[in-house]
Amino acid sequence: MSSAAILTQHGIKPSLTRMMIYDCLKSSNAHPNVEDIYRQLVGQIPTLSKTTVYNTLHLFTEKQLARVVMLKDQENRYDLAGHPHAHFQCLVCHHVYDSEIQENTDIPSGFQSFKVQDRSVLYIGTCAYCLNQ
Amino acid sequence: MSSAAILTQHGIKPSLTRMMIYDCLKSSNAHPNVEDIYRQLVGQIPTLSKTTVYNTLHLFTEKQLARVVMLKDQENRYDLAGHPHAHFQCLVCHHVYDSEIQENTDIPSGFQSFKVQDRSVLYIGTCAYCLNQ
DNA sequence: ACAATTATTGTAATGATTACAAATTTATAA
DNA sequence: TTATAAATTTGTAATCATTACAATAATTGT
Repeated sequence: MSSAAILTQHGIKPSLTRMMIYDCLKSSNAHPNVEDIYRQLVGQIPTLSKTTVYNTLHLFTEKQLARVVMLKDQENRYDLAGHPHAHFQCLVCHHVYDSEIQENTDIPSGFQSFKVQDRSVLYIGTCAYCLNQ
Repeated sequence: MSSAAILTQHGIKPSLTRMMIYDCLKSSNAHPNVEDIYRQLVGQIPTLSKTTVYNTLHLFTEKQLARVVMLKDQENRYDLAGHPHAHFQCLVCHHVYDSEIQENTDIPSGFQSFKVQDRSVLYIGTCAYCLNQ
């Protein structure tokens, strides 16, 4: 499906800027932050403002098209929503790995009566590469 | 066990300030941030500096006595380590709930060869109270 | 007591994010 | 089309948590 159609489907008017930010998220699997996205696009959109990137990502997360990846970082990183996965952050090289999340949707006992809209699972440790250094 | 003994056990010299910050974390189940801790203690330790709170919490997490609770907030919140639990953050009232984590230690397939040192599980949605409003 | 190490403090800098108003673009109606 | 409104994008300035760093104070070992 086209990027425009996906934005429309989420109730977002598909302006060119928004489509390009969406495509940027789609093509990256590196959990880019605002700076990353801005730098990647400013060559093609010379008038791009970082505020626009912030606005757009807020809109995307509000409309559940993207989600914030919470890492042991000081800045927010972004992901396309839809295929929830767990993240592993290596304390040595700081690289972030993805893995399918087991659809073990057991909600912890304390949260049974709550309406769960999203879940974030982060593992922290040392990756295989750094273990062998 | 005394606070002093616990700090010592974690390789932390039990200064008065450190013990009080530890006690503060222990007595609170509200995942306090640096500001919270500072405000709670500055009445008793008038010379307390916020930098000391930062330093101490860094030390605690480095020595695995405390851990950072990652929430959809812009600031770090802290917890005593030891009894890992999942968190639920309500999007409406912003309250944070705890629940025992199921010791379902299945590591996602992609991370089998990694050394996992910590795990953070966060549910996001609407709590029972806000659902009934 | 003295020197060395460690702990604590205060100020200034950093850096991500937000607030907000101006400018631009797009949609709507006369 | 032209005018008017609405939505989008932009730029600057402010906010706020965190960090850097040097100075001070306290503690430890000799």
